[in-house]
Amino acid sequence: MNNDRTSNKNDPSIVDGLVQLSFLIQSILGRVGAIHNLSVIQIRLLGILRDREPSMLQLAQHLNLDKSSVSGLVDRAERRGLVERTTCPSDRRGFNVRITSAGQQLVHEAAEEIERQVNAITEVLAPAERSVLTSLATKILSPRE
Amino acid sequence: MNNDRTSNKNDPSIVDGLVQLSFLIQSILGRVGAIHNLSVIQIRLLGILRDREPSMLQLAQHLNLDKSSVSGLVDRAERRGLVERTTCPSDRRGFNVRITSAGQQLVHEAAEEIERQVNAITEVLAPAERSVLTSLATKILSPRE
DNA sequence: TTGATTTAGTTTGTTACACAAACTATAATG
DNA sequence: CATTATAGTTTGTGTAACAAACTAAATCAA
Repeated sequence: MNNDRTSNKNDPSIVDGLVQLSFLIQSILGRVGAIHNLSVIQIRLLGILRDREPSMLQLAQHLNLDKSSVSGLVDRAERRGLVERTTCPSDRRGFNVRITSAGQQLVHEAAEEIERQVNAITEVLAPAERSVLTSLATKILSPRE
Repeated sequence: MNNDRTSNKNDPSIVDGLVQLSFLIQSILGRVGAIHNLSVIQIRLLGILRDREPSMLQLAQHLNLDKSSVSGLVDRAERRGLVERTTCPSDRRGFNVRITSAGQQLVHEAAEEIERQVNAITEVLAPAERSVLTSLATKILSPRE
């Protein structure tokens, strides 16, 4: 049934490890977000907008959300002055979404705190182990651009 | 500013890697859940109940949710016949939450599919790398029970 | 050019989820 | 026994996600 020599019923499996680790990371994101009154998805939105000014549709693809979900998401962020819709000169139907300076400020602070807290949980690792972990994560992520 | 020899502005950082990896894992959980009409939190609930029959409060601590959130969560799962509240003989205020056989069935199927999909994304790694990743994840997770 | 069709995005309606505050009922404590 | 603490639910609010219906602009076809 299980021919994978690298795991068995007694060992923690790679699946369990990654899933539990993802919950741990997400709980950090949620906790840090809560400090700034941001949900995880709002943090993700602002994070994406740090170096992009995508259309609503591109945003939807990035976030893997329905376009109608992105409408609401951007609405709420815009109401708080964190992002703004900019008109797209080449297509009067579309908007691009741009982060405001208030949004930049907020995501910067949140990112710093996330950095601290994620680093904190990796403190059980030796420096060499940390760099191995980084390269393994990068390797897993690289196939999806 | 950044004295950590294992990362710099150009390298992908361990923080970015772990955060992005967590989103990737969560998207798998969401996708697999959707197949069975389960949200990520419902999957997590059923996953916890696979080997436990906790009180509502213990469940809240486990999920890091407010007790009122757990009431609703269990309500919805119970309505679908996935879990049931069992009375606690020693304390007539409290309930324990037990997974039903329908719930067992469902979480088993979901877990198998999650297993497949998480394994699939780790296929870029060599077997030795996979076991290293598992041990690093385990090491990060071990301090919190 | 005009008419049909896509495309970009919003709106509307529904459900899940999460919290806090108020509440109910039981347990524990003085 | 009266008080207080605990377990859980209820109620009210806001965010989040989707699907279907809709609006308006763009593109395509004749």
